[in-house]
Amino acid sequence: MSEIIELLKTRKLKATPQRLAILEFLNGKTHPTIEEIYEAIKKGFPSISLATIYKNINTLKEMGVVTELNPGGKAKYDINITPHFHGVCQNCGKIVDYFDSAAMEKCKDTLSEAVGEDIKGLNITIDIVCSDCSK
Amino acid sequence: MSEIIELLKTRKLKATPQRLAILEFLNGKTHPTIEEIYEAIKKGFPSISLATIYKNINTLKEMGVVTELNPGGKAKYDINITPHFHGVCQNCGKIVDYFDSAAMEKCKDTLSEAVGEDIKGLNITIDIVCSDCSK
DNA sequence: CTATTTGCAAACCCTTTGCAAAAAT
DNA sequence: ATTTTTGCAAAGGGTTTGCAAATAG
Repeated sequence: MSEIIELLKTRKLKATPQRLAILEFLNGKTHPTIEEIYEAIKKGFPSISLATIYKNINTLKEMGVVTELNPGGKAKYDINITPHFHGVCQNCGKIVDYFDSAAMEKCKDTLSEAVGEDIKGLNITIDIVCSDCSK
Repeated sequence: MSEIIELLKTRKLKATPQRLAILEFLNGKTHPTIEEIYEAIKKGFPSISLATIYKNINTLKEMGVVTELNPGGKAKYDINITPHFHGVCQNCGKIVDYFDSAAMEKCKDTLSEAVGEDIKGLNITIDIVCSDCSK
């Protein structure tokens, strides 16, 4: 987290309590929607507005601190820096992280060879039924 | 295409000229947005409404004939039945298809092993700079 | 003839914008 | 003191809905 505050400083962005609360909440790695962030932050800052969430998320996207995922057209936000891939539960829509970077590299190699082109980045999403839903 | 008309029949959906035109246009495999579909169909059906495009795309999604892609939060539609993966141009946003199913299988195996779970489906997107943009 | 579909307009999201007051550096 | 950020309300853009008229089966 503190490295993110450093990042804020170098970009001349102010470390407001609202912004820090959003970052802290995102760090919980729950891939929340805007609405979910809003509801969560409102507990500590009852007067916060949705516009503030949107503005912060947009600046964080521009900074590269946050990634937007759009499974099924619904925007969800991910603060992960570590390379990973996602599982989307076909039943409840939840996103699950998988951190096997060796597997990702292997896929990247396979795909590079297949397309014969330089791959700038790789997004892998697998359709799953999450452990909660398969009960 | 004719197998799709069969599919319409079995689902008791009517083969209206507008619907057929949309299917034919999607078959061009250009991953259009709703607006692009609308503009294209309007050439043949000047009085068609956007709502008709939306309604048709939604029923086609439910039928599984069409897949919705959301690169960067923009909905685009894909009629492909053949397994394939996508490249998204980081410069112009265009989607490129790659039909190497052997590579996809290989990735699927790699990932199955990594997650130790049953994978229902696999979505692979690679970030690229397309041939037009790299000129 | 009956059920679906179309096209229009209104309604409904979700997201962005403009601006004055508040807060951070 | 300067510049950014907040919070509000209004505006904007994309998508869905309700309904009467038209059309497919």
